[in-house]
Amino acid sequence: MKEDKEITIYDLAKHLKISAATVSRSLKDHPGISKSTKKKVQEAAKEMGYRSNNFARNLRKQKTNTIGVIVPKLNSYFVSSAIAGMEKIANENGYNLIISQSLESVKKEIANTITMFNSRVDGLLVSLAYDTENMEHFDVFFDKNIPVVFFDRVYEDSRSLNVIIDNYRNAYDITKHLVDEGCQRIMHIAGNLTRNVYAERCRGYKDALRDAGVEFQDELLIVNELSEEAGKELGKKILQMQNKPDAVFVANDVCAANCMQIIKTAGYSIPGDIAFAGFNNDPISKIVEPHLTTVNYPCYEMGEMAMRNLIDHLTGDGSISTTNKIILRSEIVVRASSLKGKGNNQGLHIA
Amino acid sequence: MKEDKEITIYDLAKHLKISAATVSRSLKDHPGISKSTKKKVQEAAKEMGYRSNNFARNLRKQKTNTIGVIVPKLNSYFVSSAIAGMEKIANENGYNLIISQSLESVKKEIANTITMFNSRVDGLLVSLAYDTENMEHFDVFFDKNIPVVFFDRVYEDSRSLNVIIDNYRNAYDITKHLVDEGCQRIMHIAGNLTRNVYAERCRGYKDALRDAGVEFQDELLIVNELSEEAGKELGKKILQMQNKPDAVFVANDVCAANCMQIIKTAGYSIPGDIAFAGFNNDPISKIVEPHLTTVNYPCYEMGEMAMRNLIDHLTGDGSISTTNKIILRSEIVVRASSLKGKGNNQGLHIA
DNA sequence: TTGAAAGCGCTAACAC
DNA sequence: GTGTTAGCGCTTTCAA
Repeated sequence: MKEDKEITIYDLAKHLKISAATVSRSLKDHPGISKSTKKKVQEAAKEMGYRSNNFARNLRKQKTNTIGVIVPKLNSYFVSSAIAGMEKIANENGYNLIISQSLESVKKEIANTITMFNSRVDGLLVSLAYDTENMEHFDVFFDKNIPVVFFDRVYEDSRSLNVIIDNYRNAYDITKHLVDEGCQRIMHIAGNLTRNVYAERCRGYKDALRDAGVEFQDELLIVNELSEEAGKELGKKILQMQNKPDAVFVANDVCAANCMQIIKTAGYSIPGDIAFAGFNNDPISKIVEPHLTTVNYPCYEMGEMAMRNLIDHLTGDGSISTTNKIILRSEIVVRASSLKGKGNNQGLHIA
Repeated sequence: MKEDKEITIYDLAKHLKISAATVSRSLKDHPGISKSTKKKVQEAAKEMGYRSNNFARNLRKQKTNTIGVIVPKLNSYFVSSAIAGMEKIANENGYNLIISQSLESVKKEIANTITMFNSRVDGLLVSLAYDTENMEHFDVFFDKNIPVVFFDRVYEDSRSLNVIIDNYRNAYDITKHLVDEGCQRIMHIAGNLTRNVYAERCRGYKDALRDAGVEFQDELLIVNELSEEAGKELGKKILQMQNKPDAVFVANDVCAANCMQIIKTAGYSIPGDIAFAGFNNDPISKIVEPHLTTVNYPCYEMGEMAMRNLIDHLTGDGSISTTNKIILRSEIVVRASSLKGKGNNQGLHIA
């Protein structure tokens, strides 16, 4: 029970008058050590307050049991949910998580990548920063065959696994839904179009318009940061438009909800004057009034899935080289913000 | 540029025909190594693709440059914001973060504590699980003088630093504000009362009532999980009360907002029939209608502050034994949900 | 079934 | 300014 100085396997060995090797093997439940010796060692370990030293172990084994996670920003509904899912799986499998945020800057993302690399993570889970355009900083991982799994904001690369949802399909469905509700001037608010998620959503939006015979208009496509503030700005901008849209499809709920507030405060009715749709199914979407039509994004499950696959790969149960892309089920959730009352909701799930 | 085998300082040493010690010192920018040697080493390191090995370093230095963080649940506005603040400071100071969640269960909290201990974290940051009542699992840290900083949900102990807000004062102010608005039957929804945060808020509520000459009534105090679902349950419960409250002060915004929805949907006016107040200044509080009166909780700053103090302690710049408690500024934010229109807002900040 | 010994990569006390 | 040397605590051949 003494806790003053760190107990090592040598202390145990000396105490029990056996070798350190035997202690090590007993502790690991190595076959080929007699039951009685194992028991003796394990008891002594407990009694003397022995704690295994991970560094010595890692140094020796060249393996860390640690997974690195790099996200754009920790404090968002999507990211915190995804990380919660990851932590659960990692924890269940005896892996530690080291987490860092790029704060949406490539520069910091690169720095974090290096830190992770030096920390010798066994694998890496990444959702890219807003402005990352070049992937060279992951090459060191690929070169060393350290598995990298991208989720949500991904990079198409044969050397890594991507875990995503069908952004294109969901955006297509939402846009089609708005058209079906009678909207013709549908605005789309996207994030940086070099990021897959926003590019795909935008493509879905455009294709749905095309298929519905609605002409795409450049002035109805806006790119912003999708933040609270951006939502408010957007609201003001819409109020200033002489030829207002009759629907707004925003690539995330936070931005949509904040925009709605401005529009409502100015006296416009939603969805009467302008219908709204968002993306993510953030809790905020069920609080804002009218409740926001959105896409139910399985954040937590995505975190679980990404981590599970990474660990399976690490333990040899699966291979990232065989699976290259995992697409999670997600679907649109129609709520009042987009229902113009034509009773025409195409059998979609109403929540 | 070769990435096949790990380059060590010995490889560099051999390549440059100097000793490993000199390489090590050059890399650390040790004073007492000639500029030219340093430069030579650093260039060679870059060229040969050298990466420092943290395990060897940690093993040698008996220090990990890693901080452990244990939180109840990663996916909440408060926690994710706090962690974002922590990560920022840790990152700036060259520390890694390993994060785990107790999922509100002591049992998992204890397991996580052990993992952190075995991972030899330099320090620990903890916000306690919902049902933690016994602190023995932190004794190993105290015994080894590994600093533990509690934040938000804390444990009063002379051996650790607590970073908190003045929950009592804020709750007192909110309750007084409700009384000033003319409310007399003020309900309070608390979390587990063995947790300091909820106990203090409850105490503030009771004292404010007492000071205002309003009698405390047991039936108006409810303890629940403060979740979305709990908010909805609460709403239903209130609807069933024959003698309804004229105000509801909930210990968190998520629960409050969800409760409000139910109440509103049933046709009651807020704040006309029932005023509402929450706690945290969650983004949801500015979206729900009417906007929710709440307490502006500096989540991000709390994370920064907790981490900064822990690191200062680690580097000897400050001492946890001298500072035992840090109370961050927080204040109530009055919004429409509690303004009964008596124009009596006591000079409080209106947002 | 166990032990001896080497070494993972790095740092720091001590030399010179 | 730089080199020598001895570990940090553990795992794992190889040998017995």
